Amino acid sequence: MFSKACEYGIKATIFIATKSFEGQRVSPKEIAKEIDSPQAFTAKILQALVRHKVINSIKGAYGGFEINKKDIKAIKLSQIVNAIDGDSIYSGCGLGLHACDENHPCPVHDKFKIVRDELKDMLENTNLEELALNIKSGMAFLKV
Amino acid sequence: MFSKACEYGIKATIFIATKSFEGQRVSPKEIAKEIDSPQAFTAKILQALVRHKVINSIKGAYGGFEINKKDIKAIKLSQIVNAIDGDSIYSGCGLGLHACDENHPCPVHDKFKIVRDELKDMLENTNLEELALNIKSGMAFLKV
DNA sequence: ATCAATTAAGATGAATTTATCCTATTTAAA
DNA sequence: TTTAAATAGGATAAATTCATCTTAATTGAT
Repeated sequence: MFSKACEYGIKATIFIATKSFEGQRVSPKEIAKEIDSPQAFTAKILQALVRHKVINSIKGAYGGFEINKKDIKAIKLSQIVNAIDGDSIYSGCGLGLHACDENHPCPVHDKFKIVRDELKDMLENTNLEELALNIKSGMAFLKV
Repeated sequence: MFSKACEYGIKATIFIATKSFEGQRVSPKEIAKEIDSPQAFTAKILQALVRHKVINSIKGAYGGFEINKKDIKAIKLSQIVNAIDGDSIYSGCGLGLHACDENHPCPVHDKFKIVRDELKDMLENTNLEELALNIKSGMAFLKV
């Protein structure tokens, strides 16, 4: 469904959010350990998330990654996915047709549209705060 | 969503079905042309579909690929996808957790489950006949 | 100013997916 | 039984994704 990079990116962002609630910054090393991902690769993904302004990075001593507390609620899952995988997951044709719309549909166009729209809706209506709170409360997990 | 191989496989199977309605066999060359895919790669995918008994191959002169007319209605989209991509698309964890279930969920488990189940349902309740008829009637297209 | 702790970025490598090519095998027809 | 027309399958290559390594740039504290 999502690329590995995107999976790591989502998990990393959620972890950063849980730490940012407490005013703490985190390093790629700490993130990779917490989400069970390759550290250097994770660092690359964090760079992309910074470029897309999903997270902030503070360079130098006492630096790390963080998210403004007041932004956590406003960040949608769709923004994270978009920053890494783009929007092809819910905008492209299910069978890869270059042009696929109501006027020139692929054979599964209508059936896919329902699933795709539900996915898009879910991504756009899920915010980072609720995901992070699930982790903080121990109701959900980032690894194993 | 699906791999390229799976997209080609779905389109190829639909095309074979439209021809099988008329009792005609088709070659990888004809298929690749019709669905706008690389021919040799498509041939590999057809082999996999034959091994999974989604389509039949007749070797030798006057051979080609075909589907028994009476089977077309019973073949589900899920069988084609499964033959090529497996079931990870609707069985694996959305965030790639090795173990992810109600007792040890990832942060998006519940939200993903809804989308995943809808996708699974759609694939299992869409049969090859309806897809092929959409092509035959000119209501849907396999390329461009 | 210097130093140590950090993230950024470029180069490189490994693994997987996508794609091609060549040869073997099978089969119906002549 | 030979031949031509097919699919099957193995080897290889190209492209993309996943991952690592090394060095540069930045910054707070001393």
